[in-house]
Amino acid sequence: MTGSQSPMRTRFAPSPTGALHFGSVRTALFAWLAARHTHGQFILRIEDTDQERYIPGSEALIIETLRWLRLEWDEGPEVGGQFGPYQQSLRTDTYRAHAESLVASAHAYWCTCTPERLGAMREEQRARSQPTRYDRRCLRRQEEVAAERAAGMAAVVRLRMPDGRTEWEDVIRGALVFDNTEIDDQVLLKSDGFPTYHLAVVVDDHLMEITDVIRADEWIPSTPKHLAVYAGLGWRPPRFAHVPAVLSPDQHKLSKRRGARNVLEYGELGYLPEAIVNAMALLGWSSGTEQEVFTPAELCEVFTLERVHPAPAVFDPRRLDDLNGLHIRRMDADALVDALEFHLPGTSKDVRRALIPMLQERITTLVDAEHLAAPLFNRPEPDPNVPFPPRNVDLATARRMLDACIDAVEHGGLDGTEAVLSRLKAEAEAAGAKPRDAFRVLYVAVLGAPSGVPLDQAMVFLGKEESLTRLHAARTRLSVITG
RNA sequence: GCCCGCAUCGUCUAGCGGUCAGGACACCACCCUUUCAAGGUGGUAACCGGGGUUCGACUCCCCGUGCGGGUACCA
Repeated sequence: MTGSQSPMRTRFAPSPTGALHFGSVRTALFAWLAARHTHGQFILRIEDTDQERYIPGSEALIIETLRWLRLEWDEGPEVGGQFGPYQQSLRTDTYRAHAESLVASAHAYWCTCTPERLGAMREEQRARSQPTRYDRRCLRRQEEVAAERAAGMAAVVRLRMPDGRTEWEDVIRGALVFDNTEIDDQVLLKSDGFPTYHLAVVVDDHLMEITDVIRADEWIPSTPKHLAVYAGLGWRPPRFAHVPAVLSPDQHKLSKRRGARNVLEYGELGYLPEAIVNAMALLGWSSGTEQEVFTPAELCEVFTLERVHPAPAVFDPRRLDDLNGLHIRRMDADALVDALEFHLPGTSKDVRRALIPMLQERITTLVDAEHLAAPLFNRPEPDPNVPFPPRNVDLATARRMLDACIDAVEHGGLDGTEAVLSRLKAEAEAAGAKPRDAFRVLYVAVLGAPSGVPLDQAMVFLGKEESLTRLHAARTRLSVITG
């Protein structure tokens, strides 16, 4: 099924500027899926060439996030690989050498213009409704520049953007064309000796033998620069797939600045990694069939970049809720017992196993389990906000239901809950009440709320003694009421 | 300012010249039912606007509008 495509080497190359959010992880997921689909390799590379924006600890955070989601990388930090190192800050000599090679072949040049001059230049261009581009002043005075550099003046290496047009076939968007006169002579090597993204990304992708560059569509306008670097170095460029942005419900692009949530937080909120993967895959991608629920393995099987929709997508958390519930219901009991360990702290495996039949089909997130199971661990206090007797149930019926339940449990026990339930149902009907209403009395009595896990299973879990204690307490509450 | 990208129900999407425009989430109703869920059935809801091309446009082209992005010695 996947044999027709040659193996792809893809990479995810985040900069360590903070935690990963849905947008960035979705890009990583697409790259991972494309590699897995073709039985190729997925590489993780840290793009830490900007010392000013570096945030300590974020590399560890990125690694933890990817591991939690099971997006395992074949090469990269902590796992190594033959093309390392996989942190750009450790590769500065390589970039410098390539920058100098580009200068030597006249595809790039040194520039000593100050930031002040550059700013003034752009301001002027803007005032004249011109595109803002470097005016190539230093290109015309290379001997002076050489002297200035020799004298210790700060200098950068700029790409000499060739004339003509740049075209490429984007895997997701098809033919893309740029007029090179619109493209700036990009700085490739900063005066601090570090490369810019534009140099490092090309050098690394080539040296690491990346076949398909999968990245956010904000990179489309600078792709011509990258293609020019490939050409200048005499390299064959990879394929490009520019994936659309993920938007928040207010239609804005997800970003750290706007408070996009750290993906790891979703784990604490009770979401399963496989549900998150499923939800992210559906943001911008569809299988073309009517299947919507996928395991990660199924996604690897059917995912192709060609089926990624080019429009930006709004992330709807309700969809994630739905998928999370569906994945929880599909889990086998043992897996759920393990997944619940974090959210039902202090419980034994056996206790959690006993809880599964009550919880599995009625929780959306794992944290829901905590709330649903709470009355099974701690006897609920009467809550003034919970009407008792419940609405639509008169006092006489409520008393009658409780008496019947107490009698059934005392004499019949909890071994045959079927019998208990049918007796209670008959009792409700005899009292002229709908079972729907009458049973709420018992739910409030046993669980402290008019709804919750199934009554019979709850009582079995609590045991005969505790069940009777709660039923009697409720009966007493009713006795005090006059009427 | 200049450049680029995108455009189907509220949201995610299918569609690749002729369809009653399909599915999912959410919402509503009903069924099932010991509560709540889950599950089942049904329903409300969309082709941004204007020009072309064509026997025929959601689909192809142009313009506009809207949204997003780029325009750094940030990625």
